[in-house]
Amino acid sequence: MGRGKIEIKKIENPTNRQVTYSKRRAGILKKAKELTVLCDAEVSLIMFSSTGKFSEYCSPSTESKKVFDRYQQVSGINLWSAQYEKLQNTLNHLKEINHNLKRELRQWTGEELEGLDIKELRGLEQNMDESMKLVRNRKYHVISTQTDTYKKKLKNSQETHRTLSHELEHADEHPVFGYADDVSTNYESAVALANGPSQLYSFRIQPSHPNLHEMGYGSHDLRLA
Amino acid sequence: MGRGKIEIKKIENPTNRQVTYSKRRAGILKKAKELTVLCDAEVSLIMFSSTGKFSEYCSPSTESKKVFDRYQQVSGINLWSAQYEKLQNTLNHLKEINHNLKRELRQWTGEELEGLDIKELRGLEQNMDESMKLVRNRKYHVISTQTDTYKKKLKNSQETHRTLSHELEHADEHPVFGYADDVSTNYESAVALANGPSQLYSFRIQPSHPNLHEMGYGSHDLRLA
DNA sequence: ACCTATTAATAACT
DNA sequence: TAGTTATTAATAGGT
Repeated sequence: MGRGKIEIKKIENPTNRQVTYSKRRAGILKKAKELTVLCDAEVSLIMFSSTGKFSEYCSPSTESKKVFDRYQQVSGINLWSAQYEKLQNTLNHLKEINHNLKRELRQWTGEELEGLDIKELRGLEQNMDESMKLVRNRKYHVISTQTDTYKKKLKNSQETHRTLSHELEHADEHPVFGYADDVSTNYESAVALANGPSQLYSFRIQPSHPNLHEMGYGSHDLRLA
Repeated sequence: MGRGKIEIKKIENPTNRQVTYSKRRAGILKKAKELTVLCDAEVSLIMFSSTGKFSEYCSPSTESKKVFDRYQQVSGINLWSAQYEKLQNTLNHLKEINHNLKRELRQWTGEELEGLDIKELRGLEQNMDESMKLVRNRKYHVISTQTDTYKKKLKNSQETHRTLSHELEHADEHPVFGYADDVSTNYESAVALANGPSQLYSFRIQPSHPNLHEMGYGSHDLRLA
């Protein structure tokens, strides 16, 4: 259908190739449109020229995506399932791990002991005992560290106080009002901190045994969806 | 291009429509092939007839999937990201939950106490104390239940024994050898079970404090990925 | 499915 | 890239 018959093989002249591509592209697009209208068909046509130029046609009232979905259904080819299934598997795996973690935690909080026999209960009890020791040790360590810190602060304050008092004795006229007062306030609070951990450490978070999802002892918020 | 010119609008006669679809489908497929060969283009053509019949053409050396991927790149339309992203989000969420659960568990097992201050440590300690009580109560409950069971078994055995002994006294000739022995064996083991929980319950699973991932107190395997 | 009159597409040229 | 036209190709309607 032209001034001469042509062989169906790659057109080597790039210019001719491009021209032919443009014309035939228009032709096939027209054909696609006609097909959808005449025959009430659903058509998706995607073309890339050898230079990478992209054209598409998609029957009205759909999108390419939907045609692809349908294509997928009919052809049985999974277009994106490779990635998708992998994710899905990972997800299920994570869910299982999660479930186990939660169950284990519930056992540690004494909420789900029904399924355990004596052997398991004894094991759990002993593990708790060991954990308790670790927690106590840690607590005492933190307390003593903090106490040391306060002692040092106290020492510093005392020294500062002494130095300042000494300076005050030898000072010229016009002492700054309130200056000594400030120092003594610091001094007192430092002493209080060093001597009185009792009220600091007597904090109790939950009146009754807390639910797993609300235990939050302190600022470590472990809210768990 | 036929015996008469036709209007481009839906062919109402279903038979005609189907015939025309077949003919034009062949035509457009041929055009698509010619385009790929002549112009070295990449083409994907998907068609569904009004009756749902599916045809496709895809340029050789590719698959529809690849064309779609390329289409996606060029058009900027994300074909499957909606689903994908949703999954990805769920996944990340689960991972976070998981991470938190693991941390919490490690705190319960005394493995990760460094980040906790005194307030939190005290809270944890008290929670552990409460859990411990729950576990102990449960343990005692299980023990007493089991003891009761053994007592009942013992009672039954005694009764059986008595009945059998009685029958034996009044029996005619030819007593069955070993019969009484069997009974006494059962009797003894029942007594042992009822009186001696000590060796039964002294089971110790791990010699030292167990790692979280290998604690497994008994058959409840909580291996965690 | 096949036939073929007729229209539509397009190759070569401008 | 766009227009022209001779020529081939596609196909509508009939068999």
